[in-house]
Amino acid sequence: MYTIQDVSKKTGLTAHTLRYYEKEGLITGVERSQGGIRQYTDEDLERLGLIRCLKNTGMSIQEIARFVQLTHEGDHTLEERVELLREHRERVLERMAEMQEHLDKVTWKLNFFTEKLRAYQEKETKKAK
Amino acid sequence: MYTIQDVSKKTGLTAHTLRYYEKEGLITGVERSQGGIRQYTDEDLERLGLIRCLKNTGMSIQEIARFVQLTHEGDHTLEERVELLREHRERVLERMAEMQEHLDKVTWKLNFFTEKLRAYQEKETKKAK
DNA sequence: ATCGGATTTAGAGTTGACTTTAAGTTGAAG
DNA sequence: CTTCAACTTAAAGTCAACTCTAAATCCGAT
Repeated sequence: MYTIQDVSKKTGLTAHTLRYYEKEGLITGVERSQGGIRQYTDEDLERLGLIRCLKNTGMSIQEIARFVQLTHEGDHTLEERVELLREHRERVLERMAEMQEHLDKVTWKLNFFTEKLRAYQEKETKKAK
Repeated sequence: MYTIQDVSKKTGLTAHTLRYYEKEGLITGVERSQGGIRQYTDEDLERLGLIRCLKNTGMSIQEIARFVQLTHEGDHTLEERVELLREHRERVLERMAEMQEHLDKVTWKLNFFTEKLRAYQEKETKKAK
């Protein structure tokens, strides 16, 4: 059993964010102590693991909530879940290819400026003589 | 010379967004007709090209504005500009590595669910007999 | 038993990046 | 010359994803 702070440390999400995720239906059924304090299990941590992967690859809170809801509805939603993950995967691959392309242009510009800087510094050195 | 609509079509940014970018200092010195209407040049388009690359690789509006401002200050800011691009490039590479890692986990989960779906469908088929 | 730092809630506030609105102006086509 | 879609501005509105606040409760340590 982990407190919200333990989980915060393990996941890098703040306690605020963890409560927010719960409110939004991303992580459900977290146990409470008799006093109402959250007690996360290892299973909760694992579920948070998948959530973080989806989040970090750009899935929206809403879409993740949808996925989690389908999971609770049982095996008859397996097809829809597979479809959802497949589409997400496609989108991420596209996004990454696009980023790579744009990053290449940035790299090109960087090299260009680096060369320009070299020339400028040489000129300044001469001037100083 | 291009109107804001022409540029919108060429870049995929809306006319609204182009004006917003101008207000935020991302694209400066766009010419105007005697009546005050924007007239973009090929050079403006090229500058927008770099802006789009930075934007698409996750640089914030503010940071791009900073970069553009440095550009206007002349060659003595070359070193800072190179540093800025270099750091951005590093961040993007890290981000992409992280995304790839998380995507791998999603792919793993997807395969897991696909197999589970196959088993489920087989069970349903038997039941139907 | 009591102290104080962590936890709880509902709800308000923030941030970044647009996006829309309102009210007025411009300019190519008929 | 008129028309009317496209342009202009400043400012308000939207959206996602947090982030913070206040006021109350919890609980491990002295």
